[in-house]
Amino acid sequence: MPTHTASDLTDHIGYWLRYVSNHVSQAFARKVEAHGVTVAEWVLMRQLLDEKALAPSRLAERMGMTRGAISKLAERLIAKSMVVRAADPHDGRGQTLALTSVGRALVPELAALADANDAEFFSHLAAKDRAALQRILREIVEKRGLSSLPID
Amino acid sequence: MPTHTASDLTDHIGYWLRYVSNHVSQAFARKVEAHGVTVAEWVLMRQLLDEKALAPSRLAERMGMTRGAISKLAERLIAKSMVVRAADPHDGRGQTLALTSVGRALVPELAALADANDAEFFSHLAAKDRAALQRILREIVEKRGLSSLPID
DNA sequence: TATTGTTATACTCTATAACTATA
DNA sequence: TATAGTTATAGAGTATAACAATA
Repeated sequence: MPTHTASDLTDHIGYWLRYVSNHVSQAFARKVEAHGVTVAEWVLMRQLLDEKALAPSRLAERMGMTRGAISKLAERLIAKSMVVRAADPHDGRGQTLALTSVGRALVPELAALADANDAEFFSHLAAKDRAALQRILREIVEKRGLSSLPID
Repeated sequence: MPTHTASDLTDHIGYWLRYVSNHVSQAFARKVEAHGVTVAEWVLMRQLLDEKALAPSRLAERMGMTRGAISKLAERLIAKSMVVRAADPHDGRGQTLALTSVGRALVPELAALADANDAEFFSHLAAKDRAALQRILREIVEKRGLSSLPID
């Protein structure tokens, strides 16, 4: 019997996931920083592209973050003139976030960088593996119902 | 032609990778926090389990972090009495990091939590998919030579 | 009372850069 | 000069909790 029986760290899928994800995200961060935005900011902006305007709480749900975190993120994007905040006409408590024309114009450029980044890390995979990777990740999100991570 | 042609955010594997990885890591963070350690601290400790002692720069390479980051991480672990620092007898500049008996005893407990966390997120996958996921992630690390992310 | 947001506070994670002590 | 480490600084990313306004 060995002195310790800790399973090998590298047996954990979570370990590899974190390792690869960190590298991919950091590489992407370098690409977009020239445009003055961060990865999280990009994700928020991309969410807004499909909607005219969206409530912070809606964004929090979709992005799996707390409302406070979204507030802070939105704050930065507003300071950068990428996003505007407006009162919800139907609910006095509500606010809505929307892309400015500047922000909207930037999204395709950032999307191109995201494409490039994905290619950099995943294009060398066999097409089958690439498809499998995406399918499996989506499956985890669905089956595990990942979206309500924050307790808030 | 549509007004904008930004590819769908969810077409990016990097997006899903980050999404899932964040959830998995955060869930794991909650599990280990009762033991007073963080995810990054756990990874460092796990690295030390296989070695009697390791130089900070060696850890930096393996963990894909800068030496400064390792210093700070080690500092916290030392404060928690999980790790000890000693001078390298062969090189006056060198230091080595090693687990204390307390730290060593904790590793298996944390490993069990890592097992549980992995099970929580990946056990529902078909065995084939689980194996594929791990294989593909490792392949990305190998082929893309991920390990020298930090410029330093 | 419950909900929407914001703000205040606090940490971790990580980088970059400057600095110290050897080699 | 080059290398190993540390320290100082800074900012992103988040969370929790307290608070304000409205429902």
